Amino acid sequence: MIPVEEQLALIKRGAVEVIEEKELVEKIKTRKVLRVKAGFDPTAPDLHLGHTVLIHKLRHFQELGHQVIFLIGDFTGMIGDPTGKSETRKKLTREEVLKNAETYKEQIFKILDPEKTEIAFNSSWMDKFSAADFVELCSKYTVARMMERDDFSKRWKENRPISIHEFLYPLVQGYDSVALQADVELGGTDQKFNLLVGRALQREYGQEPQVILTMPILEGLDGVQKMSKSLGNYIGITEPAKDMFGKLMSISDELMWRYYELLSSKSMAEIEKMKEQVSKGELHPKKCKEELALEITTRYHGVEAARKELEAFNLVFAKGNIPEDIPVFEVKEKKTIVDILFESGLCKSKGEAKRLCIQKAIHLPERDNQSITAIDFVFEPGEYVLKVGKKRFLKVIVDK
RNA sequence: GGAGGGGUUCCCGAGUGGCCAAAGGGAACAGACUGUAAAUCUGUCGGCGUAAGCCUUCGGAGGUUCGAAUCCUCCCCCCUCCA
Repeated sequence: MIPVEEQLALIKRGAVEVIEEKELVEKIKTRKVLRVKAGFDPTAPDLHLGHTVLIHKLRHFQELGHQVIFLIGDFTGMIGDPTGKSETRKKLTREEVLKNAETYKEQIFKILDPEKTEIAFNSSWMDKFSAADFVELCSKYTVARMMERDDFSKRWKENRPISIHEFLYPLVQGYDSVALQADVELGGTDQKFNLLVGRALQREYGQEPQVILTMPILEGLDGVQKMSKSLGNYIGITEPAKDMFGKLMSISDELMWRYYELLSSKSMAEIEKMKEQVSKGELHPKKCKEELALEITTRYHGVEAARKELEAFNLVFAKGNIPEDIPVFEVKEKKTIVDILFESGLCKSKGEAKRLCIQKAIHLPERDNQSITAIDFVFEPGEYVLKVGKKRFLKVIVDK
């Protein structure tokens, strides 16, 4: 049995807040298997590294012997977590939900232990909820307390609309904890309010309130906004090793430390040490980034694939080699460089292709890296590798 | 139900008859510098065209005009206040 102190340390690693820590300690001391819940969006089964912050934390609980409940909010998805957009969303069909659940499984079991993971859908109890049940649920919480939610109070002050149904989201999410008899619920810091409602409702329904654990929101590749698919600043966990590695290498140094803190399994002491060495100039930040990219890519693709990408990355970008698998475009008749760039799909329009030529972005790395600047340039028969900008490549095969 | 304010190019946002493919900012892309980092500087940033120019775009449909993102009519959508 691991000492309580150690268990607590693992749970608290990287966490922003534990409410209440005392209660958590008590729960741990009972030695019972805790039911640890975290909710996910049913419409977006593509997990990215931002989600893994939470999933790794779930994993920590499993390592301590607890049961994880991966809750798919297929009912709450219909309401949509309040953002000021008042429309309710279409309910997904049963098939869609199940399909997304399958996708989730494939992804989360790269991190979680299936033996200790239960997948739940909140529609399974919410669909049976009667209007009377709903009235009862609503009676358990007050408008004043609801208005404590930052998002609501802000909109209220600014005279912006708040739809009634938006109140239902925190209520239903909270009720999920009642239905699941959750001991612990995890969520991003942005979920704090909803998580707290869960505690309040559990009390109302005569249960011991869950402990809540909030995790930081991971910034996306831009380093500013949160990682999300719709912002396009994400690294998906099913992405090919190459893309994953490349994207990690493109983050800023500042962001790299953040990723270390939230995604690496290195201890904070090790991370602090690296940081110090970098600031003293003893360690090149690029080395640190490579290590980070290697660690994360290894997690999803294995050591071998990750090592290969590290090597390939340095060959291509540090030494200027040509990557192995680049798209090929065959030219049967006379075509100008602009036509080739456009028709191969490398450029969205001929205008873009022309601009790139004029901007000296088209190079022939095999031929002293000379650039093609004439927009009406035509290749002699043969094979050519084109480098467009920094990262786009194309192999052109000219027949005659 | 009444009064008012809006819908502009990827996003924000200026423009209120021609000089508007539409200011400015952001994002993005390219070049320089580098470590495919950041910062900075430079350039590009609807489509076709070597170009002149042509075509498409300012919520939708019509209309006025030599000419409309800008004016008129109808419609759709969003927001605020009053009830």
